[in-house]
Amino acid sequence: MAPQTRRTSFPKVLIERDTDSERSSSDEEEEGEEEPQSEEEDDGDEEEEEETALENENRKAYEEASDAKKKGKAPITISLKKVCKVCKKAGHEAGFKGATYIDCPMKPCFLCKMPGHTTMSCPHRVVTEHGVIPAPHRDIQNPVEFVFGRQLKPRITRFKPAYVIPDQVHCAAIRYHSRRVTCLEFHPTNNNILLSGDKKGQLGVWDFAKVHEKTVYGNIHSCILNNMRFSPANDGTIYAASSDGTISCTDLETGMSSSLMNLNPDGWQGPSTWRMLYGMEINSEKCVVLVADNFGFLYLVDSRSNIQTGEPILIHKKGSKVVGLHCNPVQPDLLLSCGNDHFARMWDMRRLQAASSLYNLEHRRVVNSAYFSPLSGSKILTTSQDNRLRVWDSIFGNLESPSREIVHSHDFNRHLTPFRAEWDPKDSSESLAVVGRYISENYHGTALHPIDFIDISTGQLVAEVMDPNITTISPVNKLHPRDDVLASGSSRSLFIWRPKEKFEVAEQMDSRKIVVFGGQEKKRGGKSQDGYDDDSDDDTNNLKGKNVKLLKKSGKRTSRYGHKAKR
DNA sequence: AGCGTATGCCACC
DNA sequence: TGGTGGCCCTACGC
Repeated sequence: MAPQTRRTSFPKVLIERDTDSERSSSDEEEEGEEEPQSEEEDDGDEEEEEETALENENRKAYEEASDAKKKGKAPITISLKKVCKVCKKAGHEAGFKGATYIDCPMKPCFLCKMPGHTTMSCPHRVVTEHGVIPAPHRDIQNPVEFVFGRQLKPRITRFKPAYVIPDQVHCAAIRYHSRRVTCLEFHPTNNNILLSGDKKGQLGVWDFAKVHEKTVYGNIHSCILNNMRFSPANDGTIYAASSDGTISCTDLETGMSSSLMNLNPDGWQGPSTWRMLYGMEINSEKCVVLVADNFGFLYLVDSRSNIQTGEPILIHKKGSKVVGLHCNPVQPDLLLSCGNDHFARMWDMRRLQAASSLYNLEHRRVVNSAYFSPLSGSKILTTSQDNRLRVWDSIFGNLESPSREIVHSHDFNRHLTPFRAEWDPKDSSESLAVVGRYISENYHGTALHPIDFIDISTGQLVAEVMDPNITTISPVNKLHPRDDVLASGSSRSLFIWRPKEKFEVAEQMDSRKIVVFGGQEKKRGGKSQDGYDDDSDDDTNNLKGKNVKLLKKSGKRTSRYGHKAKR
């Protein structure tokens, strides 16, 4: 302790220090409180520099305090404690340590949202049967449902086909959007065309077989392009819904665009009146374009006459955003909507009116997307901001609660396009979905956000796709309707992934190797603190080789990059 | 390397 | 019930 005589002759300064700092010798203590304590011996240079800075700051504060004392002012307290940047409390720190993110222990788990543990020790992160919460499910059939069921069942295969995880996937990248990508759509007939919309309202057309061949239409919308759909009647025409309140109809060859609807004909009159269009869908049987706005209303437009049919219908909580619409592929009069009122709702288009929904599927947070399964239309998959994918195995069964909840990191961030889990339209068993992952993992020194392939019948993580060069999050993903191709929108960039052997033209261009992990074999969480297994000095090549080996050892042929894959 | 910023949901009053 | 401040692992540009 500093001598009392000296102490009393100086102003009273209270210094809070890091609790983990150690006092190295009593001699140093004699130097006075303004000298910072030495850190542990193995601390690096950076730490020392920080200490020096703190020392200077401290001394300056000390002098000021001294002056203040002379003028009779109150003593001051200087805190040298490192505080958690999340909860501002001392004793721990949150944030990236290298490529691993350390959660604040005071907050609920960032992954499953339950208190008492962090992401690192979350059971949903460690187990191989990845994050499934069983939900009760009863299969009730009434006579009408039986008829529907008989109509649909032949379209559902009883046995899951064996599909294959490719060892490697190649990736082609392009960046022409100046704002983040919001939606993607594959061309219905031309296998190499990908359409993309962005936050600025631009529409991109990319021929990814030629990689650098792209067109960007920038004058169709003035702000966020939220959803788009190809015209069922003409595959050279795309409809798009935007936050500027219009539906556009664009010819992809010429870029000529016409407006089907404008909800803000009088321009900007303030946020309470400005209507934005989010959800969009086309009922091909009825030739109707369906759109929904940010106030809970659904609009129908006849795509032949471009005339709005009927009045807007309140389909979600008044004033809430309706972000998704989907017509059942088998029975297009069945409509699924979802939005910010935490519900996905099923409707019969033949009797559409407020509060007349057939079913209301409750969620704990905003529902980013809700889709019928692509072939039979008998399952429902939703993505909610509570970090759970929800699956209803049969729309003819009990829809009171989901058949499964799959914990998966995809929650909300205002700077990211909302995540949407998408079906694989080629999977005849209707059990594979793709969804981007929010939280990163330390893949040998790099924090990466994989794109996850999840078997929604078991909740199992089947494959994860990532590239050491792509460090951004990929919230927007779409699987090709016919080919073994995955498209991703990540920040302002677009990526096309396909199995190595299938990458022909692009390989000589701007292509990259990436790795695909088999979900089962990954060791993490419990193994070591950095969330990865212990050979952390491996480089990317080793990483790749290792996982290929693991995949083969497992003999598991569960993933798919399309049922067409032959190996 | 470090800061500013674009921005949406939600809790809180 | 409406307005508002605060964030939870962003991404990019200066």
